[in-house]
Amino acid sequence: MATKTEIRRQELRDTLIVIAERTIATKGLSALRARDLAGEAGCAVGAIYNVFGDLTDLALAVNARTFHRLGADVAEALAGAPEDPVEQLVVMAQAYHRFAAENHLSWRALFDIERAPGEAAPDWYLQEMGQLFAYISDPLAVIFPNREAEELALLTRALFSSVHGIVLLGLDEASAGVSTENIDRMIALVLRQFAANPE
Amino acid sequence: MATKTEIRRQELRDTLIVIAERTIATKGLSALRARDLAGEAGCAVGAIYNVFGDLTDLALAVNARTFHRLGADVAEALAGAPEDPVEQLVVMAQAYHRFAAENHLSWRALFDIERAPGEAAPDWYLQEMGQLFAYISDPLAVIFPNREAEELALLTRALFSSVHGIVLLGLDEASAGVSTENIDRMIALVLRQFAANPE
DNA sequence: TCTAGCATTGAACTGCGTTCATTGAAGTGA
DNA sequence: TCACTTCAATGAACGCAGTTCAATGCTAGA
Repeated sequence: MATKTEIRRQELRDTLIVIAERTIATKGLSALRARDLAGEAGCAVGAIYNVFGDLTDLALAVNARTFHRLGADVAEALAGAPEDPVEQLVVMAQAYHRFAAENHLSWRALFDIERAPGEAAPDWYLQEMGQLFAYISDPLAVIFPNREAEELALLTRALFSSVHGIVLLGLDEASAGVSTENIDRMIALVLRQFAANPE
Repeated sequence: MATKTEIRRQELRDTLIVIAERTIATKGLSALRARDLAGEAGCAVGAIYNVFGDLTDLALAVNARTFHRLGADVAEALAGAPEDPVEQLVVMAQAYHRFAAENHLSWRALFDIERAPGEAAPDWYLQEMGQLFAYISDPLAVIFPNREAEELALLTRALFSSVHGIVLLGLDEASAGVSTENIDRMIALVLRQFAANPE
């Protein structure tokens, strides 16, 4: 029963996501406003709520796409990386940094939507995160062939979090003297030093 | 001219900070509401604006105190730490983790107030941050005696950011299986591995 | 074609931070 | 002590969000 109504709903859904994506990318998550959105989409404010539960749902739909683009960028970087597993980690981390810098507001929106306490992360989030972890885990297993799976999983998560922290605080204080090059240097320093002595 | 008025203003200031501190600690930054605050403090809503420019100013005053407590906790941990510089880093990082876990909402509020783009961080923030960096920098200089000052500064910032990232993402997904012990293990793994091969 | 039912609408509702005309108290000089 | 000036305190009102829902207008099946 793919009726006219359903098609229109789907089109409105897509339109809203595109507009919200542009708004978040250029003005940030906090600039996402129901009335502006309805104005740009040429629909009533109420129509938004026929298609999304609330504005947060819409923002999450945008986040899903952002996260997917991020994953694709990291995968592409990995595909073009050298054989050396340490360099693969560095290249991926710098691709993460590059994505965050070039899509700063969209990237921040990934983490600026607060879930209700206890609520699980959305499925697509866990999915994409798992993919990123897999990219990291493979070279790590080469670097540390003697570690157990559980410890490797912990290392994977720890390294991802470290790079995330370096990029997060680095971009936060981008005006206060932490240049793009220095962020890349910090990433390389931490990863190379980390993998220098695998035992 | 320390008049009655000024004394009352100062008392109201202190009262509001205490109430806001409790609200943020128990319900989070987003639960800070002008009317509730006025109700609890027994003053008019407008009175808040005689004493603070806006609610963000009040939240920043709370953040200053939170950050100070955090710095004191890390300093205390460092004072009780072993001689070994690597262990000093681990102990401090785990104290950071402990503070974040035990003061989760207050700690999150430190990073949840977004500055206008281009605006510099407040003075007390830079001050406390500098103090934390100094705590990290000292053991690092012992571990890496041959590195230049500029590189040590970068390493300091990188390690702080790494630990911050591990704690941030770890506590975020605290419900999703990252236990307190695992966060501590990740911190120790990264720091020990990082410092294992100083050259 | 007609009509029952459902999608769409946007004015209205709620709740927020913030303001400002009004009120009242504090400080001052006679 | 009292009258007067000045400025702090007040809280109703304002503007602006997200969200709702009674009224409206289409859609789809008979």
